[in-house]
Amino acid sequence: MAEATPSEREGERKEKKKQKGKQTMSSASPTAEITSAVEIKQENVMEMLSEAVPPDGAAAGALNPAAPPPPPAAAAAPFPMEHGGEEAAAEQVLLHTELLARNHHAAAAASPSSSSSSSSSSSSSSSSSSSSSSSSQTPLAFSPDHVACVCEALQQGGNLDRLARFLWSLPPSDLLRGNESLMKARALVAFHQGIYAELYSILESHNFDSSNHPLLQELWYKARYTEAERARGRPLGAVDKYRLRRKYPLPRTIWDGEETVYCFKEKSRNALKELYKQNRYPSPAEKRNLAKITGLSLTQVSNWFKNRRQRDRNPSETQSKSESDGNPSTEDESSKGQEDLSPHPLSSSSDGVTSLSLPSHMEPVYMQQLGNTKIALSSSGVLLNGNLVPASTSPVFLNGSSFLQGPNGVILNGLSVGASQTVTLNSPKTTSSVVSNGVSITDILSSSSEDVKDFKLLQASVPNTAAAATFSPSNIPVSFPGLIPSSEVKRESVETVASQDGGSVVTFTAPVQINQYGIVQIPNSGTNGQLLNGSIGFSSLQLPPVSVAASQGNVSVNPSTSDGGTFTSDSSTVQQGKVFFSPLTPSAVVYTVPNSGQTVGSAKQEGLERSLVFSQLMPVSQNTQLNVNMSSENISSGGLQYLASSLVNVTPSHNFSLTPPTLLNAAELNSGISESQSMSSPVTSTSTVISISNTNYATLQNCSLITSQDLLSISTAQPALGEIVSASGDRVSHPSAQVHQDFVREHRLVLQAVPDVKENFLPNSETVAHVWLTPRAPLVAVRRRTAASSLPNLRASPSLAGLRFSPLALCSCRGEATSGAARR
DNA sequence: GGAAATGATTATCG
DNA sequence: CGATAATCATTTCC
Repeated sequence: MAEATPSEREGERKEKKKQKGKQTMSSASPTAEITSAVEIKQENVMEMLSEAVPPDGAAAGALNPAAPPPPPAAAAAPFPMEHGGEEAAAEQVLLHTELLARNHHAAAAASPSSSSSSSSSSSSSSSSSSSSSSSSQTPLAFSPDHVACVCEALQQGGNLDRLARFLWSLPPSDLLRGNESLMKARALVAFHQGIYAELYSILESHNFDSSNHPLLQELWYKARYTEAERARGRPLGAVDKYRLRRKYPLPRTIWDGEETVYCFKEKSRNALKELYKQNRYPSPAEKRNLAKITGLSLTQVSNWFKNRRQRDRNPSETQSKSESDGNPSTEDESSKGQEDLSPHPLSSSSDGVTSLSLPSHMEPVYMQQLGNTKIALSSSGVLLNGNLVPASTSPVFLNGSSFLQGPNGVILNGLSVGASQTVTLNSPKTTSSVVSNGVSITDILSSSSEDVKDFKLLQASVPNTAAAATFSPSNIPVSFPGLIPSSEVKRESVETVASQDGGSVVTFTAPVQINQYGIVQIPNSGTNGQLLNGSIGFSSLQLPPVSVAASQGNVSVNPSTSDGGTFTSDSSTVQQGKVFFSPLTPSAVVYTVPNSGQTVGSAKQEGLERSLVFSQLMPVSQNTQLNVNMSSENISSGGLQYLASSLVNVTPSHNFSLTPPTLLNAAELNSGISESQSMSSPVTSTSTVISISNTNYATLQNCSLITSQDLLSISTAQPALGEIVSASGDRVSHPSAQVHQDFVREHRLVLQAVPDVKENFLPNSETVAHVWLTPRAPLVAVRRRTAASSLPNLRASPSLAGLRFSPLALCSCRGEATSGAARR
């Protein structure tokens, strides 16, 4: 419906239907008796017109001699405009008889007094009739009501020829009276007779009731089409007709001026895209939910998905997408991601500040990307779970689609861009900037604690060169913290993470291994101990095989810096400067919705790879700070909330917070650490943006942004999937405080958030480590508990339906793009 | 006026 | 009833 299906459009549809479904329509024969014609739909009338009355009516003979003969009744002769003789009189008599019969009928049914009305009408009509027809028979004269009644009856009965004769028999005074039915009848007759100039004149000169608009509009356009076809000598195509419609807009007398909206509103489209990225086959419940959110009908939503899938399957037809790999969703997403982003490019200022402007319409936030994107590690980019776009220098991406650009920029959760918000990253001192994705943040901010998210992920970063300045080599930690203690990791199967909000808990069932021990250690003193460039690698992660075997993919990360550190991990292979992550097995992710306490069934994953790799850490340089400025105001819209939530992390008990040295002093660090240890919300007052929790997750958080809640959490350690356990469930808390501290201190990485809305996320030196999460791997899954969304790669279980995340919030956003705008 | 994007409809199949 | 394939219609861009 686009929001408003134009009547013209419907007219076209009907026309089409008539053509294709003529057989079915034939039931409503044009020859239907007049008495029963009252309820005949206008479209039927038109059908009758089109079928029984060739566009080039008999009367149009002069114009179009070749026109087929009119129906039998009209075949006799065109009706001259002048009032004729006997025939007219005869017609009138006939009509009068019919009219009387009808009136009688009506009177009987209606009211006893009808007789009087009929008598009065007949008397009143005497004057007019007498003046007109030559053979006027006074008794045959009609009152305006009678005339109108006869006209309607003939029109609805499809008796155009008789209608024409009737009109022809009427006295000019009646014709000029401007009666709606009469005018409409005249228009019909004019059309029938091919006297288009008169038709247009009639239509333009009288304000018709809206109830007659559809019919008259169709007459208007059909007349235009007919004229054009005659002029061109060939049938018109759909586009030709469209052009004629544009060329000859409907007069306001038969059109309310309401514009046609062909495309869905951008918000609706974004909501659809959002869900599509997550699930190409939404359940009926999801469709209904989406329909509600978007304001579209269920059919439209279904059609949209249908078309979308079809078009994704047949890239050749339309887009250039190549879906050869059979994992269309992936590509699709990636491609979409870019599309989506394209309009909202990030601009990096030379000064290192990157600003994102968020579209007002609120782009969907994609938490996970399915894409097949390859993981390329750029020297200094970080990707989390997404498609990424390599930043020129050292971008960090979280969650995919989004890209960061600009040197050293980091983007978290890129695709989604919050509406109208602008995120600015300032990295005053250095060029690098980090952006956390606007949308998410936004959402998060607005969102309440509800959401849950999951993730898996990874990562650790280590200081690198830049860090070096800050950190002397000597400082470099001996052990690498961060990672998950082996014990815990091994634990396996269930790990629970409780969200701070309390709401959600995410658990990953599958054991995750990070290295054997789950911890990546960087031996320091005794052993090899040096970090390579500060990069940390996790060894392979294992995800419980769910449905698909993950493709193997190793990701190697090359440390940008060539320091030489070494990292040891049992299983993981780390090479110098490179960290490899072994392929992960497929994992299943289960979500629970905190409140409901439900556990979602395992999701099915579309074959994605599930490995996580983190390569280089993010170097944190002292100086660099990234500021993300988000205006709190923007954040808000209710609708968005869920989205936001998705980002909210589930924070495990332990978080690391990394703050740029500059920001934090030792004391602060300590405090921050201590807090993190406390298991309480990761964020310290200092506002750490990103924390890496040792337990099993690395979380990136932005506490301050979200009302003191964490924005993002990236859990590193356990990429594996898990089951979601209730929050109460056992948590794995193992993280040693020490580790954290070590990690923090030693490496001092990272992301910092400014308590306010503005945050600094990552700082960092020029060489920023990258963290990549394989796009495919659902390592990081973020879920919004409120809306039930399915994870991208997963199909949500029906039970979740209610919970799925709905993009809807989007709907609430204000802008509506008109079709044109939306489209392109 | 062609091409492309996009929404809708129809036929068919499981 | 839902999915797919084919096709049509609308709209906009170039």
